[in-house]
Amino acid sequence: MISAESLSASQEDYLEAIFHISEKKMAARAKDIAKYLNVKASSVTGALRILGKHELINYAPYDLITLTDEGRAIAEEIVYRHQALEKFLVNVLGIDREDADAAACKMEHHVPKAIIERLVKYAEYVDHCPRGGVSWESGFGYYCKHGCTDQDCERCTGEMEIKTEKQL
Amino acid sequence: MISAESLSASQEDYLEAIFHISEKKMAARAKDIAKYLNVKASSVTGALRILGKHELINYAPYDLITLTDEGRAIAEEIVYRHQALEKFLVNVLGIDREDADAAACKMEHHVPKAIIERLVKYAEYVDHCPRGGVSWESGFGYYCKHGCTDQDCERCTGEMEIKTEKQL
DNA sequence: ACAAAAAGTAAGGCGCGCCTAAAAATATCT
DNA sequence: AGATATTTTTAGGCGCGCCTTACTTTTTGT
Repeated sequence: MISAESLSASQEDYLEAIFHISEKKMAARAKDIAKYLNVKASSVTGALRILGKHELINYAPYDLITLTDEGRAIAEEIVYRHQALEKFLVNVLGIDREDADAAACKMEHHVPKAIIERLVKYAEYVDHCPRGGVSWESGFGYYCKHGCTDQDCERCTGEMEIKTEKQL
Repeated sequence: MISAESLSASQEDYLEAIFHISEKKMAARAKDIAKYLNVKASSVTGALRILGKHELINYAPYDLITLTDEGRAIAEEIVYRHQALEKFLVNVLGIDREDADAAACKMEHHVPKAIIERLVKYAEYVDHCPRGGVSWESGFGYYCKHGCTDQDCERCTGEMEIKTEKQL
């Protein structure tokens, strides 16, 4: 029994790739995985053997590759993280979908579960109650482009910035 | 000339450690760095040689370790990313400072610059114009604990969730 | 000054994850 | 079926980043 925490980032990528490929083709081939991950086919074999050893995939040489129940559960968890991150980046921060996807790929292995959950809550809040939340559409996008245009805003005198102590 | 992008996560950690240690002691010793990064002193030597070769630190065997101007600039960029992330996690998402710091450590090497900048903007917006933004204090924290309590909220019938297509 | 302690360095090893080149298994075509 | 093309696996190598062990340099105490 392997917990999702003990997988390396690379192994998570393989699991995620297998999951996505399996959605469309019933089973994944090594070649597909290699193409999906921009990796050589020979690199895939080793990864598959490890995932097989952990019983996350059904793997036998020259045979079809499928996820075990446990593997699928973990893969879904990973995909969930990716989607949650991407959704947050797009809906809240206003990042382009394409950039958000790329960023999510980089980040997904390194954001603690607790943070993901909080961030889902936040996106949900923004999406659910637009009158209270700040999405890109409801104010933040405008602020991003034009800054604070509220004449009466008492903060506009004392600007706040994040600076390193010794920064010039 | 080395750009900040070409440094490995590990090298960034070393640079960051040297920066923080130098803030308090004028110069860093290998032992301090080892302790700071929970790494053996012998592992430090190799890293220092690489950073020295890239002219990010002034390094000579048995001598004091200081940052070059370029090294300091990059270190400040790294620290900035860490602080920006942490601030966002705390002020916007309401994560405990301690957890936020740990999370920032894990994430800081993997969040694209453009995302960091957007996220700084967002935190700034929330902090700057609390009447418009949603910080932990101004509504989101309450929502997190109690959910949407607006009786008239027309969204509360059609719940939205992030789900994998095949998820049970 | 000189032995003892502390700090730093060198050499060699290990795991991970990728690569290339070549061999083996499988699929396809006539 | 037999030749050919495709896919997969094996074998061996490389870089990174960490480790341990042993050695050298510097600092410290008397």
